[in-house]
Amino acid sequence: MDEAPARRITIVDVARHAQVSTTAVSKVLRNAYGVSPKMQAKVRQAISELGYRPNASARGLRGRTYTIGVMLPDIRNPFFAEVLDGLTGRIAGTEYQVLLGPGCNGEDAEARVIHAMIDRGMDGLILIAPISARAHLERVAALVPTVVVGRHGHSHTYDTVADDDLTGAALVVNHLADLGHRRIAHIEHHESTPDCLAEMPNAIRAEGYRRAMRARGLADGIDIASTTYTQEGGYLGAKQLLARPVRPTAIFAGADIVAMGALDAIAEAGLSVPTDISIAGYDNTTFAAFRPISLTSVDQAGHEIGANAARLLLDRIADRSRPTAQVKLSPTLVVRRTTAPPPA
Amino acid sequence: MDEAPARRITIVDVARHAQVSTTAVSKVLRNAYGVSPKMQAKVRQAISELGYRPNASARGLRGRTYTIGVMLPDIRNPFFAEVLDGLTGRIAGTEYQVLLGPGCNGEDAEARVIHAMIDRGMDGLILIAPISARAHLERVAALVPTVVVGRHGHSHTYDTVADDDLTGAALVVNHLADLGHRRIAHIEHHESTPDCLAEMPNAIRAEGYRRAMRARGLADGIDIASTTYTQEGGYLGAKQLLARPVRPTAIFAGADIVAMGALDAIAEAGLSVPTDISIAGYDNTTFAAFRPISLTSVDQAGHEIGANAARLLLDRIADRSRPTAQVKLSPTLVVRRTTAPPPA
DNA sequence: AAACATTTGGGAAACGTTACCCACTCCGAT
DNA sequence: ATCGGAGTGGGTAACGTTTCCCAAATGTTT
Repeated sequence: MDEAPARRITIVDVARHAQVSTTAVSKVLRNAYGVSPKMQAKVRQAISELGYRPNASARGLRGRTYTIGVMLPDIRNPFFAEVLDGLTGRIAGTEYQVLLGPGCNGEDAEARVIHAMIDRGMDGLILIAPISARAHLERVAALVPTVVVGRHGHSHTYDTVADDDLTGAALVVNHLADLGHRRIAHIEHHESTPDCLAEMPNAIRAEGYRRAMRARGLADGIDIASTTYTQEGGYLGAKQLLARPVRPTAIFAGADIVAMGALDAIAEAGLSVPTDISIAGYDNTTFAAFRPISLTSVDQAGHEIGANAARLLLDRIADRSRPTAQVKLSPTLVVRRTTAPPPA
Repeated sequence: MDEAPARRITIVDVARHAQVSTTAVSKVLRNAYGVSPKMQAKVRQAISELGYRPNASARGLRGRTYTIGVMLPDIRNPFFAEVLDGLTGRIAGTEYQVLLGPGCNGEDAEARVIHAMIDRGMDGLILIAPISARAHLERVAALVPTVVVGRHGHSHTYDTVADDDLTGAALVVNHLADLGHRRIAHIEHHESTPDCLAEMPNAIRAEGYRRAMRARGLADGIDIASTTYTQEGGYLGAKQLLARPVRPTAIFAGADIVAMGALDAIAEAGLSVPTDISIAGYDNTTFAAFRPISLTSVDQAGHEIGANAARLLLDRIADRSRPTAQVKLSPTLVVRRTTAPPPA
């Protein structure tokens, strides 16, 4: 009749079993100062004999929960998977556990997830490409150590990791211009929240595109379709661009997913890539690399971004008063089969 | 000089501000029985004036954390994104928050994530396509309400939601046979953990394939390449199949991601789809629907699966002694451009 | 041998919430 | 009048840890 409700083993059970105080067990758990090797051994043995696991809620009430929260805006974007890999790789082996706050569309949902994580006593937060107003991010970071990924701009309360989107956009423009293109259009993500406009990667990419075009003397070829960073947005943006009196000979999509939609629209228009029109994306996701697509794309080194974010967060948890850091990583261009010289 | 360390508002602050007891506040928070409308109003006002948010750790210590943990094995598989959408859609609007336990490769990593969620006092767990031994799942479910998604087989401790993979495989085989194919090969995921073999969807799909082939009198055409459910696995599996003395005229890939890899190998062999060879996948992911690919695939209704899992979990949290349920959803076939009659 | 520092172990009070109980008021029914 | 029950509100002890202290034991210097 072991119908007992199977109470979970607590630190008290361990202490009793090892014939020491709960304080001693706690110290061993945290390898705190002031425990003899003998005590260590005794307690560790009791822990493993009983299969004890500390209760995170109880720990959280007194201090840390050993949990890091990651806000992930779009689980479908394979680029974020890349970032996540880098991130978890860096956290694995530490005493921390990563938990993800999923899918938020819109600023309200994002705020809800972030606060849910704070409520749950997360020791640190990594916010991937948040759309919240900057002031809100500052407020969050004042509450809990925070690293913001993918937003440009300098803060004194949180660390940032971002790709150098200005350079990335220039890589694409220069590549296309070198191939002989002059009318290179761009599909951008339209920013709905103006107060963080200058910080968003999409805005920077668009700006980088404009600057690079002008630098190459192609100011006349500047042509921007303003939609969103989604497949749908790419489809609509490309449709719009293809309807121009003089059609662009190349499209720089602000994200791979946008390029996917654009490819769709191009096929629908009966044009072929890259013979009739070249297209390039941004993010170098798995699907850009996928052979039937073979999309020319900018590689952001998502893995590195994630690893850096994790490192910064661990550092900040260790020392909250450390001055903030801004890591900017250089992208590279991966040329594949969707870009070629323009039709003669 | 507001350099105060900004202590978080607690239930005590709310009680003091509303001039009531903490018990009363707690009751309002949980809409417990025995609070007058006047009390309700008073407390709610105090809560919003102070911007109070309950501390989940403290709650967890006494009872529930209002958190549901979802174990997601592979963040890159867009099918899981679908499931997640259905799931969060069903949870949104309740008092619960969903947190994801990310990417685990291998049984050990999976167990680690699951236990991390239990340690953190999750009120319920949804395990998506777990690879753990059945006994382990039973042990987990004894500790916390659990729903297992994508595993077949009946349990008395956890609820299950799964697709009818037997039928799904038959749909593909019959479709291809109707088109005139006789040599229909299959790429399966090789099961490394034999103790749960019969429960895994991949095994069921392979079995469904065999049965359907025999049922159509195509037993001679049965040909299975055993790799893994990854793009790489699809590539290798297809390469293997294409090297056969008599080449199959159609390939049924056990998952869309496998079909992606297979398409790659087919292109590399200089064959074209569907003229030279037909190919079908399973899962109907976003990328199967993506026009340049247009993969014929089995739709599992991931959204429904997720929604059902969430519903079952909420029910079980409400009543842990309720008998377990097994939901089995019927898949449908989505015919696109990668399947056609075999070459003459 | 005395005085002092260092190491080692434990007692007890938090942390923020909930659950269990009990007390009080106000009814209507006896 | 008395009783019983329903409706409200609050006091208090948990929940499982950590942290702050203090005490005892041990070592080290005068």
